[in-house]
Amino acid sequence: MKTTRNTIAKAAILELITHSEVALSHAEIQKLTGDLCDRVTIYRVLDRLVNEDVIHKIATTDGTVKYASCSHSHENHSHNHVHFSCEKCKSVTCLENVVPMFKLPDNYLIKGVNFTLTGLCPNCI
Amino acid sequence: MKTTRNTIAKAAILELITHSEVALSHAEIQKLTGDLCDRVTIYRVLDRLVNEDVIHKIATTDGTVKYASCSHSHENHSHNHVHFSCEKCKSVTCLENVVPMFKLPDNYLIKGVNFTLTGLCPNCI
DNA sequence: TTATTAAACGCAACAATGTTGCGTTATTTT
DNA sequence: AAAATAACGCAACATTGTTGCGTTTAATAA
Ligand SMILES: [Mn+2]
Ligand SMILES: [Mn+2]
Ligand SMILES: [Zn+2]
Ligand SMILES: [Zn+2]
Repeated sequence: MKTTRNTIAKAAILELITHSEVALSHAEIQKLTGDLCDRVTIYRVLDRLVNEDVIHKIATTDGTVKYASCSHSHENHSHNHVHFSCEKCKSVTCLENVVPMFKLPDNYLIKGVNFTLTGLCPNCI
Repeated sequence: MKTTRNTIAKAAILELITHSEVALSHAEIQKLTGDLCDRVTIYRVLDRLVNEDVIHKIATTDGTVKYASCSHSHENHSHNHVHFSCEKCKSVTCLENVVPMFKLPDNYLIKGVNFTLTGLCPNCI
């Protein structure tokens, strides 16, 4: 099997994401990390962290892709909560206690969910 | 006020989307329309159709953006249903009768929703 | 029907985002 | 310390989306 290694870039990027109140985009991470590592490395680190289920990827309707960490415990956690994307301040936040209920036809196999709401956040309302 | 005009490009693109079983991406529409119009025109037509609420935009977690029409009646309809993105055949479909229930803190103003599930569709399961 | 108006267009140029290949570096294991 | 290879930097490329501007054309008024 292929093992995963702990590098300084990976540690720094994960640190950034976990300590951020809002979800971060690749561009924001690049700006925050400065010349820590290459653009491509950031993409690869993000992919790795997503695959390791340490962070999750959020796609908003306006096309932006952001990344956030899971604050909850690692036991049987799922990323099926709602995300809110503010039109004004452009912030994307996890609403970890807002979990939608729905009934899917049983001939589908769900592997991942992406619930994103757009509008105005409490700060911008 | 600025009025909207009916052009051949707009009519053809809407025709494509409404008659498609699955949601279509910009690239797919471009391939299907051939040299009907410019790349940029497709973007502008799609934006117009979304603003007119005739079609809706779907952003999947893998980064692809697709467009679909509303089959339901035009009276008080909303686009708050679930979309399914198949990992294998890459198809994106509207599940118009799957509408999630959730309770959002009241200090948010919702203007749009984007619910996307990822996994295997009935054809690929 | 013809003239007017501005929405929509084509084209070119640009920006942002994401991907791939390859030789090099550095983490982990032996 | 040496070996194996995951991860890296760099360059080059691909895809996606945006903007400006002069031209075309659909809608409306004359
Ligand atoms: Mn989240
Ligand atoms: Mn839909
Ligand atoms: Zn806000
Ligand atoms: Zn499928």
